[in-house]
Amino acid sequence: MATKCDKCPLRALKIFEEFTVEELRFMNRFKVGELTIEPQTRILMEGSNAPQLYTVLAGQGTRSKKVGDDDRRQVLNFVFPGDFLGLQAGVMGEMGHTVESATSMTLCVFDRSEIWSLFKSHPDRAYDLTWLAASEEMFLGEALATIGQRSALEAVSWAMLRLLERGESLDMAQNGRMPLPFRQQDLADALGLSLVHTNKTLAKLKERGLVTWAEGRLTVHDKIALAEAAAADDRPERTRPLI
Amino acid sequence: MATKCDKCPLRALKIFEEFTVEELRFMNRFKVGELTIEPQTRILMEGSNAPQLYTVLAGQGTRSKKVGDDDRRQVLNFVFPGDFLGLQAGVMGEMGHTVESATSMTLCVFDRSEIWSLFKSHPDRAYDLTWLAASEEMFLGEALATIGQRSALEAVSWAMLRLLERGESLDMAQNGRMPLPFRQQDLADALGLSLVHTNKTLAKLKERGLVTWAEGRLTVHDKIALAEAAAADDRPERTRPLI
DNA sequence: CGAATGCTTGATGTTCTTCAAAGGTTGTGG
DNA sequence: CCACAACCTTTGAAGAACATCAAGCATTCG
Repeated sequence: MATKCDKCPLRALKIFEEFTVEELRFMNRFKVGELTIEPQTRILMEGSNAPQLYTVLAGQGTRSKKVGDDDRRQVLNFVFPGDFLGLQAGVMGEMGHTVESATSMTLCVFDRSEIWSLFKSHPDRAYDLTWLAASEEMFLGEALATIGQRSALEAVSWAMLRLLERGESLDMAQNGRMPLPFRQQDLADALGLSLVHTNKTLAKLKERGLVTWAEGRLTVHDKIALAEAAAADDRPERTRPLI
Repeated sequence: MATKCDKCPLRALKIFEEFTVEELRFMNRFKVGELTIEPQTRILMEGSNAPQLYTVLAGQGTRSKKVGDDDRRQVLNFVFPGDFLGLQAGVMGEMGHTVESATSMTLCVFDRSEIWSLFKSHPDRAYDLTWLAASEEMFLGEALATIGQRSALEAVSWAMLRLLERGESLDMAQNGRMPLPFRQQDLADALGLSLVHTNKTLAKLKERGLVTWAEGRLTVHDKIALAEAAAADDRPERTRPLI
C-alpha cells in the first residue's frame, strides 16, 4: 500500500528540509502512486520523454549514459533514497541519461503534467526543483573535475568518500560502514577507468587501511586519511529539499 | 548606456525562445544594470555567494574549478552569449565553479534578491530557470561521458563540434568558421588532457583535414567527418530560454 | 553439474604525461 | 628602435599510468 507523504520515512532524516503543512497537502495530491522495481531494471531511458517523475523511497541505482556505438557507458552518479528522477524529461522533454536500479527499489510516482501547476501555484516547491537541478549540476562539476584531473587513486578515494557521506546523511552508515550494492564495473564506469585498474586501485586502498569494499558493504576505516588521499575536503552533505 | 531588454540583440536569434510582452516588462524591471569586463577577469568565484546574477550579452569565457592544492583546474564549460551566470549561488547560496572572461565581455546584471519574487510571481520565468539548470546538468553529463570514455582524438573532435554548434546557434559562424578566443591550455583543462597531447591531437585533426584552429579562429572543414571522429551525433542546439 | 557472473592477479601494450627546448608573437622599457 | 621578457604554440624524446589480454577462483543459480 502506498505510503502517505505525511508518513514518509525520509522526512525524519535531518538531511531533508522540513515540510510545511501546506506543502505536505500538496505533495499528497501530487503523488499518484508507488512503484516497486526489481534489481537491474531500467526506470528511465536516455533520450526518452517519460511521463512520470519519481522520488526514491528506498533502494539504490545508477544514472548512466551510452557513448558511441560500442558498449562504452559512463555512470554519472549513484542513486540513493530521496533522489528525484526524471526532472530533465519533466522540464526539457528528454532524459539525458538512463536510470537503472541496482537493488530492488520503491519509488514515489508523480504525474509530470502536474509540474506546470506546481510552478504556478507552489513557488516554494518550484524553487526546490531548481535547487535540485542546480545541485546535480554542482555534483557533476565535481565529478568532471575528478575524472579530468585526479589520478586513479585519488579518484577512487574521492568516490568512496562521497558515497560514505551520502550514506551517512541518510543514516545508512554506522561507524563508517554502509551497504554499497554496486559492481566494481559500475565504479569503473563512473570514474572512466578500466575494471582491472579499478580493482587494483581498490586493493591498494585496502592495503593502506583506508577502505574495504566487499560483499556489497563499504567500510571506511580512516575518513581523514581518505579525504587526503582524494585531494578533497571532507565536506558533509548540506540539507536539501525532498520532493 | 544599458541596453533595454526590448532592444536586446540576442532576442533576434532563433535559438532563443520569444518573450511575451509581460515577460519583457518584468525583465526590464529585473535587470539592474550592465557590466563591462576586461579579458582574463574573474566574474564569479567558486565557493562564493555572489549577490548578482548575469546574462552574457557579448564575449566569451570559461567556467572552471580547482582541484586539490596544486594548480590543477578543470574547465567545465565555455561561456557564450545568452548564458546565464550565477544560478548556483542564486538558489544554493554557493558557486560550484569560477567564471572567468576570455575576451572582454558585457553582462546584464540582475539582483539576486529578486529571484524569490520571480518564483512567486513569474512561474514561466521560474520554469525557464529550472530548464537552464537542467540543461547545464545535461551538458555536464555529456562532458563527463566524453572525458571518461572517449579517446583524446574523439574528445577533441567532440569539443570542436560542440563549440561550432554553439557558435552556429548564435550566428557567430559562417561556413564552419567562427571566433574561438581560448588557449589550447583551456581546451586541455576542459578535456582532462595535457597541453602537449592536446596540441598533438589538434595537429592530427588538422592533418586529416577536419579542423583548423589558429589565431583565435576555428574552422571546421568537414562537420560530418568530425562528428564521426567524435563518435557523437551532430545534433543541433535546441531552442532555449533567455533570461 | 555446468553456465553465468563478478572478483582477482599477472603479463604485455599503448595512450597519454612529463620533461625539455625552440620558435613565434606581443608588449615594455631603455 | 632594439633588447627582453612574457606568453603561447610546436616538436621530440623518455617515462608512467593506465588499458588490454588472459586466466584462475569463488559464488550463485537453474
